[in-house]
Amino acid sequence: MELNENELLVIRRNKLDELRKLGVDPFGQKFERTHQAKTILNDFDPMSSEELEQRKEPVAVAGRIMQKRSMGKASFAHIQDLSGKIQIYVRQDAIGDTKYRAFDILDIGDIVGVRGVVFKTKTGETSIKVESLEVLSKSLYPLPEKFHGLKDVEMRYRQRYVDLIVNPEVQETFIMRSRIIQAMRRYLDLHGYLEVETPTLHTIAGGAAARPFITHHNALDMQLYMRIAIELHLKRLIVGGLEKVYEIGRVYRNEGISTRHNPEFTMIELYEAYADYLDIMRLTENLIAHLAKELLGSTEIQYQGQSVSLATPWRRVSMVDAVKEATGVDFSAQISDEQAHELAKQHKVPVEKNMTAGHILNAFFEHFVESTLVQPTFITGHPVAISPLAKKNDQDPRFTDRFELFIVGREHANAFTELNDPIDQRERFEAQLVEREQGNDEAHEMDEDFIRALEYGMPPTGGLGIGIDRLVMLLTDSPSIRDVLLFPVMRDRSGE
RNA sequence: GAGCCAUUAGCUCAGUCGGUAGAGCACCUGACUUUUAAUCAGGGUGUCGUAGGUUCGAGUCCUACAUGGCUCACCA
Repeated sequence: MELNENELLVIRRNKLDELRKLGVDPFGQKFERTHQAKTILNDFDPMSSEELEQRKEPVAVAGRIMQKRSMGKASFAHIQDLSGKIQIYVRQDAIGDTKYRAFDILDIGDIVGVRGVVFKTKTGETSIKVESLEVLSKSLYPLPEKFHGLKDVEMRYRQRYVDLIVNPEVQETFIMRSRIIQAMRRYLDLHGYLEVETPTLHTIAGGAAARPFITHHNALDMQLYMRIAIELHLKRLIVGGLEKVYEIGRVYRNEGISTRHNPEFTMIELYEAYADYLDIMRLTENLIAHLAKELLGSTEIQYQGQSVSLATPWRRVSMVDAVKEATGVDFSAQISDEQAHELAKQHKVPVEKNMTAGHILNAFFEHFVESTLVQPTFITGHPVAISPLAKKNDQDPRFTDRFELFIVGREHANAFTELNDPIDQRERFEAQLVEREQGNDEAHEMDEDFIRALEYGMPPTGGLGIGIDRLVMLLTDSPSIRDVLLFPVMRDRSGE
């Protein structure tokens, strides 16, 4: 703890003792508040100085000292609570010599509760004339500078509490995140969907193509995986007759970290019996447009300088057509795997040896199309090879009844008509096992219990997954996923 | 995993050609009973990310490492 030698920290610890000598507990008790900073401003800003003088409106507020200006026997300070800041005016003759001395040695960052009356200063700022003051928590660590705030991104993420104290827009982002999820729940509950909770510890990491985190249960001496998707459990509930279910929850993928990826992230998955992917498409655009309208007041939004219109309906285009439009290559023709590899070579699309024509179509899409889809676009008709859980298209069994939603060049949702044929499902899993043997360690594992569930009979079902973090990024104009995660994953710095 | 960039006081940042560490805010001492980035007078508080190397001399040049950011890869 070499930091203890730092003069600034020593001074603050010394102040603890001085407060105690003055009979002031530096870590006080519960404080009964009558107002928040903002409610005082809302209620009393419209009143004149004279009116306030007459009313002598008593208030009690608490918050962190963010600025302090002492003029000897009187001081001004701004204290901050969740709602905002309010100025307090502290006079020695109002609170007494001892208390004033205690206030005098308080630092920026200390938390106080004050009681007093509302008044206006001569410059017209609605403030509190303090009659009594309590120290609720002495801070022992100095806050970042008042004017520039905290910029160091590493410290902002590692010590988010400091970021939240000094950067008001950070608080706003996370409050917005909460509201987005809240509004989403309300919307789905209103439309008759049942929120459920399923395990995050899985014996088989299924429902998506990703490397899982592996863990171990001691009492059962059993390997477990952190879930990479919610999908297979929710579909079991559809088999069970719950008909319209959703879960909002954390999933974990042992993959790289970037401005768009965090090892743990929040998804909503939703399943609706007797529906198909086209129903889900309408639900998806209506839901997201509703969120924008309700929370931002408009479907026209700005993301990192780009204008995005979330007004429905959204553009729909098949993956085959999107690739044809971008490259002239028509994957709707019967293309053998060898021909597909030849095309990839011609167009300089990086591919793996064992990829099929379906995989290569997807590679073309990702290479030439994905990043160009700024306005919301539903890409439909994914090849079977990359869609092991989706139902095949009736007309063309090479493709599935599936869509992915792209906005600002990023995938925001994935949905399909669920494969409910257990025999087909088994074959798909077996094809995945072949991929796995060929070295794709993200290929899906066999899940016998899931197949058995399908064998009991699952109605035709539409399913949806939305990455909540990316949606929050979009709606809060945040450039990095870390800006919408309170505590993003960071490398351990042991010794601190 | 690869490439590029960054790391200097509590915070935000300067630091020239390699010549012995700077500013603002914060903090400390004093003055001040309507200030508001309060003001006035005084005070610099530092393992220049870490470890080596080159050099008479390194914050500055070189190497490795650490942490972070961005881009790419993987993926959602």
